[in-house]
Amino acid sequence: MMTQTRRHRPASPKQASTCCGPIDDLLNPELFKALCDPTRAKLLGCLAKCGRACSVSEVAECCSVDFSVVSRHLQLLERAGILVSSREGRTVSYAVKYGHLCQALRGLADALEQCCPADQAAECAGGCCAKR
Amino acid sequence: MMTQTRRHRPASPKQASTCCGPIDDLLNPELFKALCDPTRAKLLGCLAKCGRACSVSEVAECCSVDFSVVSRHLQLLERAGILVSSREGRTVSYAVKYGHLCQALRGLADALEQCCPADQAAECAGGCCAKR
DNA sequence: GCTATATTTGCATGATGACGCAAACACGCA
DNA sequence: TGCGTGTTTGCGTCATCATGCAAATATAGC
Repeated sequence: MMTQTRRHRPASPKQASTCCGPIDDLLNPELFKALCDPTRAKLLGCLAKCGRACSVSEVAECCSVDFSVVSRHLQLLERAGILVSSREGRTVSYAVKYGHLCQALRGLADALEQCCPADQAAECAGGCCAKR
Repeated sequence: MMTQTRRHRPASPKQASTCCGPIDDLLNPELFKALCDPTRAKLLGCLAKCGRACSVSEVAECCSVDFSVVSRHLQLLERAGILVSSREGRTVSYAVKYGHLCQALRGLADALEQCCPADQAAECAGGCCAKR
């Protein structure tokens, strides 16, 4: 399997499929599977805005779905590496792994930018250090 | 509906659910729904690495699924704002909207960082200008 | 118009997933 | 040990979705 470099670009999608770059690992369906459900997105949003570890009961209050459903969603988000759980007595709390999630998102953006042809690079660059 | 600021943080997830911040729009399930399928992820990866507009037939060669399936996946990715299509004669080509996708990903990362409590900010910051 | 090529659409099927309810489990406390 | 609270798990159901095949559509060239 070839490795893609900025200079060496595959001529066709077929060739690209045998040419592995950083984007292949970062375009991880498991992560996005966790984010693609509206209920989970809402739960994650509430947890993120809250900025601290919250118990399952607390989180369930921000959503109209059943308690058990919330529990399952939080488990799934944890398995995806988005949340981390901690237990204290009978209470289980979940907190956002900000760092991990930010890195995954920025990593993918960076990898895309690497692939982006020069003539479109301007619109792609979003970082504060983006070159004009 | 209240607007979240860095200073004013919701005390509970329930309160957070009535408190809208930038993360609410950026945590868009539609975008992630498009990225959560392994076949679509592969197609997008190939298109991205290729760095140019590719016809449906070309893209189909990098994947073992049926032709019609590829066509449908590409349509879905376009509706999600990830690809853009152009027609030339009987050939339809799709290209990655690098800029749009990068902005969506970085925007979400930035919004998460905004939510991230100060004591975790270091691990969250991933930009080249990140403050230590 | 006719034909070949490129793509899309209709339809059936099998798999996956979200959901609610009830039961089970874990733990603190009397 | 028994009870109450917080959470997880088992299970059935309904909806969504990925897939392949066949038919339909669009377009270029004869």
